[in-house]
Amino acid sequence: MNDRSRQTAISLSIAAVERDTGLSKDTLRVWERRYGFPNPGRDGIGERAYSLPEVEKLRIIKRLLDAGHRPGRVVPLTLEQLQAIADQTVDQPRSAEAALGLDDLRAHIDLIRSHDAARLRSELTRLLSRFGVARFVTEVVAPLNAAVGDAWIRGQMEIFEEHLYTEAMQVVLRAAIAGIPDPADPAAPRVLLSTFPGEPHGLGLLMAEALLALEGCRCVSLGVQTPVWDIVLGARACRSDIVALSFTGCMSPNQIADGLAELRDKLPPEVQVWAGGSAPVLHRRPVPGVRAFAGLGEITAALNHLHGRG
Amino acid sequence: MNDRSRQTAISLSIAAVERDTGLSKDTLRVWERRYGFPNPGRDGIGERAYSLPEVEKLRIIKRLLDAGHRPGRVVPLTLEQLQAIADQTVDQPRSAEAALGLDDLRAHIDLIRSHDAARLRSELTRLLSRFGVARFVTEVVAPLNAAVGDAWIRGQMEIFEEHLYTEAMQVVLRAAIAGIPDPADPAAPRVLLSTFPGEPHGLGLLMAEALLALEGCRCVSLGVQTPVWDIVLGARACRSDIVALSFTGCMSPNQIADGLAELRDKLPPEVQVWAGGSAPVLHRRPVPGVRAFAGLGEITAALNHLHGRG
DNA sequence: GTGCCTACTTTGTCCAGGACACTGTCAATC
DNA sequence: GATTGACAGTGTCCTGGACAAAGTAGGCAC
Repeated sequence: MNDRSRQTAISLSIAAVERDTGLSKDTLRVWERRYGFPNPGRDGIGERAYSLPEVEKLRIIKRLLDAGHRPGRVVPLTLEQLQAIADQTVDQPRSAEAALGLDDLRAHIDLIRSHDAARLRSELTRLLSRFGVARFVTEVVAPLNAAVGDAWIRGQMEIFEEHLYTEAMQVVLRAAIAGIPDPADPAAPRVLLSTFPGEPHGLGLLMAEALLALEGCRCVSLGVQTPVWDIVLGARACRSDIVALSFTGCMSPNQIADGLAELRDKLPPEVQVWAGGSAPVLHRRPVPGVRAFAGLGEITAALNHLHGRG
Repeated sequence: MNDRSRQTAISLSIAAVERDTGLSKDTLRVWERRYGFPNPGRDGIGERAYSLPEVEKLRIIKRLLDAGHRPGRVVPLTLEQLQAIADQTVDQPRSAEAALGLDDLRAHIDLIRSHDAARLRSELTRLLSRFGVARFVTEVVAPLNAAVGDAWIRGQMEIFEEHLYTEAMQVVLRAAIAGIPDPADPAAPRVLLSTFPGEPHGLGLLMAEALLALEGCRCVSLGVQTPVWDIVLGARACRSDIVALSFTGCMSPNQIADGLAELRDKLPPEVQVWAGGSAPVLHRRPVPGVRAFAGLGEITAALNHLHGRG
């Protein structure tokens, strides 16, 4: 119910582990029953108390799960075996299309970890000016996000450093969006942007908003964590043609799939639903009537297609 | 596990209700057991299927809970009784120091409810230009926030409308902050801004950041929901002189008090802790070593005091 | 080998009902 | 009037069982 006593850097409650790993309480308990891991001690009250290494291991497992591995195969493994699999599980070959080389990427991670917010912001602004909005979003922000996420999973980045990065990037992206003029065409597609409850990351929305605005769309963002029913109300109120959602690995695959199905069901059929982001479930389990975006580049293509037809 | 079959706009699974109301599955089940409400039917599998009116009532109840009411008193009530309570829940009379009269306030609420995001944004920008940053923040944003919160409690505003307002205001405030030059003085106070986990509202942070930057502070924001320990790490990394937190009614009073006490304990004594926002507990139960701000006007006074001493 | 149908296994979520620590309330006492 | 103690209200955690959906493997026709 609270976590005052135990956050003395020694153990975490099941609720805290759920927050930090994205694995539900039910899942944590059933894994314990079936696989014997995690195997948390108990605090004075008899409630589960997870150790820090245990949570670390759970985070790695969660990442492997997101990458497509199955629990039965990875949960019983040792830390070393997991590390080996994680290293050999080649992440999507980003930086292939990145304007930043691997060294540049590393340099920017180091810049984040130097905690100089002003310099980070100005460096990002410099890159924005250099590449322009579209290339900045697709070839700088996207690979940087991936690199930051990677460093975070590996325990090489503190939460506050990730917050620092997110805030700096948000400032730069919002400035970029503010510089894009509203479309003059009254027939410009109207796009509503948001995320589902449980998905707190807003950078993906800003990236999409920037690209969509650049393509002449009329964007309205609801920010993050809007209940499904309110997204429906918002789309109706704004007479949106497209509802665009963003997903990361934070939400469980079932939440994503169920939410999308429900949204699709409650939205008028003429309103399109677009789903993008780094959550692999979008492509592993497609939802009928929902267009899943594998990359930011698809946005332009999809809009062209829209114009061609409509 | 899924709700593909039954979601034909007639009922929702317990997971969907949790997502849309913010009430946990455990809470929903225990209310059913104790109060007899909600009283969902069962689908073919034997799982709870919540009706739409039921969910609507749950959302109203959740609002009243956030406003400070107790479950035992509101859950058993009828819809009419709930509405009556919501209407009579009257907040303290503000707008005493507002640049906007009550009629203006109402007009802006109506503007939000007209769902014209572009017009709302430009109207707010107009007010910003007219009053300047400081008066805009204290005499426009603060009363508007309160008015929106009020309308929300009374059920006169949908969640998506509140999101629409927050996003528009965020755009305007961030633009205002971006227009304030960095302080030239190397001895300018360094302020770290954030909120605790559980506090998702970031407008207060932006308001404080605007005023602080205006007074010549070097602000670094971590955004919302930073764990206490990471705030400590961030303050150390940024060599902050002041840590500023923002609170609304979202967090439970003891979460706030405990969090502040812990933060104060883990932070070096020379680092000041400032706490502001609309949470009443800040003044009802002061934490030693933490400065509680009753209003935004105090920020200027506190900084003057700081300069006088340091 | 390729495609398809059918059993089997895995896996996450749901359910019931019990327990208990934490919080707020209200009355009795200092 | 403030403080203390008893008591009820409340959310979260627990155990252990169940099951639908997704994934896997075997069998068979071509």
